[in-house]
Amino acid sequence: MTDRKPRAGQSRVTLNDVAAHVGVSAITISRALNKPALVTDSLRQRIDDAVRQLGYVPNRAARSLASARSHSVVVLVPSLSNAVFVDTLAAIHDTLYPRGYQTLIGDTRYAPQDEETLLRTYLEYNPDGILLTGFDQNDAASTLLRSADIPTVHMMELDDSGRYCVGFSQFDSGYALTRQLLDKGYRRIGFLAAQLDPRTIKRGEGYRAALREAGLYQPHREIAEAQPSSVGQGARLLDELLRQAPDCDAIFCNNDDLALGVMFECQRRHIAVPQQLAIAGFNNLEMSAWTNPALTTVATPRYAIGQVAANMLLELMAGRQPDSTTVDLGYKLLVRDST
Amino acid sequence: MTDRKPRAGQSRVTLNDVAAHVGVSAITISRALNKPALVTDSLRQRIDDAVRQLGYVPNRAARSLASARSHSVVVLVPSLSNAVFVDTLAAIHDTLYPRGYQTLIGDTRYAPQDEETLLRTYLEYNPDGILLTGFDQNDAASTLLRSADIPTVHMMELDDSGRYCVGFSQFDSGYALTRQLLDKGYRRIGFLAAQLDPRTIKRGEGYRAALREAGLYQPHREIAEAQPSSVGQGARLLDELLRQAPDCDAIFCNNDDLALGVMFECQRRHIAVPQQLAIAGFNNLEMSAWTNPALTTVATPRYAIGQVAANMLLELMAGRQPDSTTVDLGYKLLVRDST
DNA sequence: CTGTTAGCGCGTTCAC
DNA sequence: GTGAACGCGCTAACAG
Repeated sequence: MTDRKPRAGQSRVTLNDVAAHVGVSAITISRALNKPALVTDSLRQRIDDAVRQLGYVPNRAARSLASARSHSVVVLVPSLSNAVFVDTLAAIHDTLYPRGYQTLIGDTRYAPQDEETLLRTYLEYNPDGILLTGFDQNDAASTLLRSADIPTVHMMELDDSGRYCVGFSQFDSGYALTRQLLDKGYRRIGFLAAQLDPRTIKRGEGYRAALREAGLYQPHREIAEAQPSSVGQGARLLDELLRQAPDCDAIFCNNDDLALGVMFECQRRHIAVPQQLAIAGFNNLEMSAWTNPALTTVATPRYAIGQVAANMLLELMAGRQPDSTTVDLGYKLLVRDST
Repeated sequence: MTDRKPRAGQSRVTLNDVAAHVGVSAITISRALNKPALVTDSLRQRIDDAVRQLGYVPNRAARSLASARSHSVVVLVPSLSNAVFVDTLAAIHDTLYPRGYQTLIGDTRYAPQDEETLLRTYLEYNPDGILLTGFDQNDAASTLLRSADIPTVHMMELDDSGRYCVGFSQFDSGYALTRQLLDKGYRRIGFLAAQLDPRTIKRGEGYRAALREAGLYQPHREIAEAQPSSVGQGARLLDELLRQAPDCDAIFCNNDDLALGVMFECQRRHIAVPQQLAIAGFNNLEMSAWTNPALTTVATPRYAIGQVAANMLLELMAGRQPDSTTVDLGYKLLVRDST
């Protein structure tokens, strides 16, 4: 029956409508909803009823404007096609949502330029916190971040620059997996990488360091492909590698997708795994436990990374200092039948 | 130098700051940014410079409040671990971002209750449009949608209730794949499903219809598991199926994950594929072309669905009527060596 | 425990 | 082509 027609607006139910309905002031409704403890039980009951009855949905824009807090957290990951990041996102949501934060997901497609664009756009939402993957933001993005001055935690990698981060050492994990292959007696170990992001590159450095230490590093056993990683890519890269280094006795694939592609291609070529060629992957996809043979790989704590990073961010957003600026969650070698 | 300290606020650069810097009024800055044509070239140049120099980032909350348009679109998908939805999301972003819309992604985890919760939360952002997966919203969610009165397009499935939707017939695709197996001469065709979402169920109905038509339907060849689908689940379900129907000559797996698990398990059991047992999947994961044998499956137009749905939403948000309320994008049988 | 006042940053509306 | 006033819906700050 209200006649007021403010603008063309779709006249959503507002706090004032609820207030009028209940017969109290708007601020009381606001409090009942946000800090229920500050309101009488009976009043709160009536308010809750009215909210339900009227179908009131708070307006986040208004809340954000008035309170200078958006209750939103931006998370930028390089890919959604990679189970690693999907699991991390799930952990983040599981951690932040119960605390009243909405997660805004951005997929940078491994492109610093896209990351910058997304960041610029998402900053318009006034996020209370930001979760980033790695440290490879471009200059513009770094400037944006600095001047936005919003609590930020970096995931997946570690460094000692004082930035908050939760992850594990990519270098060490690459080194350890290579070391494991050496310990098993493999001497001509190849390395296959695609999608040359910073973490891939660091794992490659770990591989190189281990082989150099053993006096066994040979550049022609290494192939790095800038194209995205995929099973098909793994098959192609095996072909390429065997052309230039036919005598490899093991291959460290920078992730499980590639490793699976290599394994399937070996089946086609009747190369016995691991007898003629051992295969190791990275990241431990669910599937990797089920192939024949099961794939040796590195389990990375992606869910834990999301949890811990989100909790660290929660601390920062609350204005507290986390116990430590860097959290190393480690990794685990899963030695299975493919090596 | 400004002394005004309005509240505790972090004093971000605002339109007014830019205006002061350039020496014009705030509204002019606003126009220069949103409708550049309405402002002199030289002025616009100066404004752009100032914006860059000051690092001005628009405040979406304020814009949204003042204009009653949020330039945000909410997209709800049941899973991010499924390449299908990830590809659809990519298409949506590719379509909407250039048109000035930010995509807000929600993962419902195949749970209508979670979908309702997410919807409720995301409605607070005042989205200009909504993209949903399927039609299985629960009552509360449907009520929310109705009273929000926001343009909405449903993806993946088709119906004729008048709701806007873009997808393909799940029933038909399940029917067609089964029909194809029948045509190849298979007579004792099993069906494996996990994660019993509505689309899975409809494909199962297609399977049943085709077999009934041929007089070959036998309930004991069908296993439906409510747990999420995975490669490991495929291996387990094969075991279960072979117990109750050891003489199956083909299996229709409701998605490629399951099919891969079945294939790997067959390798372990030395069951020759397709000679002893044919395997078909659904959705065409990248990997499915590379296994041994390559997997017969159904290619679904997931990227196109995202594109077309986003474009339809764009029409609706612009206040126009799309040409048609329903768009059927079809599917394609990919018959490969596993059948 | 509840109400009053004021203002967050921007765009709409109507002037000029 | 540019500007002034006003208000979007909500909450901080202070009263009472």
